[in-house]
Amino acid sequence: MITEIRKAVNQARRDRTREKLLDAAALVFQRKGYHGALVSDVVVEAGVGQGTFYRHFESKRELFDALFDRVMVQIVTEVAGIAESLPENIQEYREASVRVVAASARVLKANGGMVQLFFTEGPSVDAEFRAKLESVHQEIAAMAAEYLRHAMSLGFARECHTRVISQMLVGAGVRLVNEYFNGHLDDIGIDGAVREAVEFAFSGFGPGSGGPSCP
Amino acid sequence: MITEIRKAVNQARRDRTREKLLDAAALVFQRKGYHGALVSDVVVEAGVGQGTFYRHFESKRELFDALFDRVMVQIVTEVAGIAESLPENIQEYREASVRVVAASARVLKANGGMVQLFFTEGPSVDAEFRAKLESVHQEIAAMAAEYLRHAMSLGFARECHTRVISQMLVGAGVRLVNEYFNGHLDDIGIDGAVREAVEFAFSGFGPGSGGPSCP
Amino acid sequence: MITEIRKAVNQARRDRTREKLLDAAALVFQRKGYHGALVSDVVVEAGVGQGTFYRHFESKRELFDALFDRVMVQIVTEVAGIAESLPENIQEYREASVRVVAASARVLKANGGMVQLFFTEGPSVDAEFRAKLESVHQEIAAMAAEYLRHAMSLGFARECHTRVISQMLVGAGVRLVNEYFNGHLDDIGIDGAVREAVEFAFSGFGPGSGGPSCP
Amino acid sequence: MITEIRKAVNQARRDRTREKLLDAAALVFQRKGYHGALVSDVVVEAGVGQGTFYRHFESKRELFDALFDRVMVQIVTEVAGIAESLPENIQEYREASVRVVAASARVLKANGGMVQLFFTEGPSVDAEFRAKLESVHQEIAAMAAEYLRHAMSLGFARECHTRVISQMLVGAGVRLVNEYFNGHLDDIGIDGAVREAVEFAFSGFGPGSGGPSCP
DNA sequence: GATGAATGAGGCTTCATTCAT
DNA sequence: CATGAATGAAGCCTCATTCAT
Repeated sequence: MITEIRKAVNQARRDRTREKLLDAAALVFQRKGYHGALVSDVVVEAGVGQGTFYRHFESKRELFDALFDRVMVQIVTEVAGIAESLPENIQEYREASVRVVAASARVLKANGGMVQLFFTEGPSVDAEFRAKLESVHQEIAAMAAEYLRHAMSLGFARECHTRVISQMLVGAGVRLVNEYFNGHLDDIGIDGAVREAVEFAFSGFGPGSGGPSCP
Repeated sequence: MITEIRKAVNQARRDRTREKLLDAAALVFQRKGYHGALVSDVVVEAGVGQGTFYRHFESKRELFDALFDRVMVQIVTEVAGIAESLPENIQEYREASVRVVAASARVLKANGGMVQLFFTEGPSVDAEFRAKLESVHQEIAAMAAEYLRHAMSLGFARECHTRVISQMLVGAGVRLVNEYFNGHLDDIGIDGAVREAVEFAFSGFGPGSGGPSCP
Repeated sequence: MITEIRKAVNQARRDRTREKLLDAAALVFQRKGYHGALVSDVVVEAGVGQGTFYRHFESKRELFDALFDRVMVQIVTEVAGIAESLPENIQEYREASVRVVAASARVLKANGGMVQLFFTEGPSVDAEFRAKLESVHQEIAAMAAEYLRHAMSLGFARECHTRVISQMLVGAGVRLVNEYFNGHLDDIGIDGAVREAVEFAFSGFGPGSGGPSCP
Repeated sequence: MITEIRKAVNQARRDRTREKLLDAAALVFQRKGYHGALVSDVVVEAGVGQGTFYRHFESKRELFDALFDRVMVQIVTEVAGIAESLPENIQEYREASVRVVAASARVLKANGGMVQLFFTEGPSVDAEFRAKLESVHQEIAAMAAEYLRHAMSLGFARECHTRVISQMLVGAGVRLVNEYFNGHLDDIGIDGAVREAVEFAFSGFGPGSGGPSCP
């Protein structure tokens, strides 16, 4: 009985230490990058002993993975919460898209440092992590493709090569998030930028012939 | 007199060695990434002594810079050679855009490994290189913005926020190059992909004029 | 509580390792000189790992400094312990000088290898160490000058240029210590040499009073 | 015939290069010390190619030796030129000693940088050079001893342990030269210092009983 | 003979990881 | 379990010397 409680308390302390290490890692990796960050930096930042680190993580590499997983879970959870059923009218459909994209952008901005970290440092970690990152890319592209197909089935999108277009959407989105995070879009603001982006996605930059403006 | 010849011969030898090192570096960096690549790997690949390396480059970091510069000069030269005067008719304008973009894409594909290298490894090298890379990004975006403004002035593009759109174009383009390089677009081919991309850029994915949305 | 003990134990371990390194350094520096000594020699001699060295000293240079300090403290402590109040009669004064000098010489002899080391290798280490060494020289000279002035005030020394004479005394002393350490004075012995030296210091080598020069 | 002239010209050129290298070495060794001086520093200073160095000297070590020999020859020649027959009267004997010593000191001062170099860097070069240096010391000491014995035979010096005293004289002299070179004796001047030194050597610092001041 | 490019053995130092307490 | 001292395998870089021209 008492042993049970003891166990739980110990587990809680363990978990807290692990969290401290992850928090410290987030800071240190952002400050110095994956290769520049030392395990010793992390433990100092976390305020634990060097040996303690290896009771929680097998290696620096695993720590990076663990951090990635934590951030991903966080972001996916938050984005999943945004869900909004898209209406059946193309104009409202556009507006709803704007809202969903803007909300997602806000989530990314909130986790901006981490997102930036994984996108800049991740590819240089090793082939495995590169693959992990690429699969995230592909998953998002798949979601975009799915969304496109859905729009097409409703007549809100023209027939197009969804694989190419979805990749472009992802690339454009990632780039915008990056620009936004770097403060280059502060003047127009998140909503303005998203509105422009969605407009572009639906209509391109061509002059259009009536397009959305048709009565 | 004889000294002149001697000097020239020496310089030629030096240059040859330097080229060997740069070629070797290109290979090794692609194989192992910036952080994984050892100076010793490079010299072995180049078939020169370890000390020779340091007669040509101060450090691995400087080598990376030199390689980047060499590749940049190469690519810029090639892309600059593509120049094609865009016609005054919107349909031909589109077609010309397709040709220019496809040709550029081919150049990038030809230097694909290096481009990939700099975009994946570059950001993790250090703040300085990150800035260098970012400035390349911004220059390309500036070119895209210029192109957009030109199109707008001819009535081939609608009024739009060129800063946002140009960044999106760059992001979309980079992503496509990456996909293409990874073989994910082999089925559609470079020309097909570029045609889709340009189509998307001009018209978006929304239903075109006369489409189902405007009865 | 337990942490206190832990800390003390750790510190003790650290200190022991540091001492091992210093002892090893003393040996190795004497065997191979400063420039010839390798950090790897020291760690092998100390029986610790290469990395351990750098947990205790920043570099070979710092190790040399630390060793110097340790030896200096040792010598200064021992010499300080010799103190003997010099009597008021010139003959006894001379005898007392002999005893003090001989005792000091014995201390130096005991640390002979180290003294020799610092005097032969020190000047070639760098400007900073050279300055350190020079200041030791000057301090000893200052002590000698002080001693001279004291003697003068008692009428045991003639009026003389204390700065010049004290420097000469130091130079003569250093040279004798060196000779002694090299075994060139073994026949006469430390006491004999010191007696000669003190005699010379008080009276020079000229013919004494009543000598042939004053009829 | 012509071949003879050609040979002589070549030899002259060779010799000039060798001298340039030795001059450069003198500068560089003084600036950076033996261990800090690079062969490349020397050749740059001499304005010749790296390979040229090895046509004149087998190694950096041999260069140091050659430099030492050149300086030694120079100094010995100059000092030998000072010769002055010491008179038969003790007072004049003292004065003559002062003149000889002062002249020698001037020669040393003139070659001060080199003397300093060999005394500070020499001992750390290797055992062989250390021995060379020590033998110079011993030779000077032997000269001093010889001088002492000569004085004793004339009744100008008391019976004393010439080996100990001569070593002391050498040590005191070296120290004074060093002090002088470092500018610490500029106020009293070379002649003043030598006069004090000789006075001390003859009479010590003791009060003396009449000594030189006897009427 | 003079040159300077090339060499490579070796030294210093770092830092992820292990281990004794 | 937590700790931090110790480890040692690598890596980077230097520089006296060699060698091709």
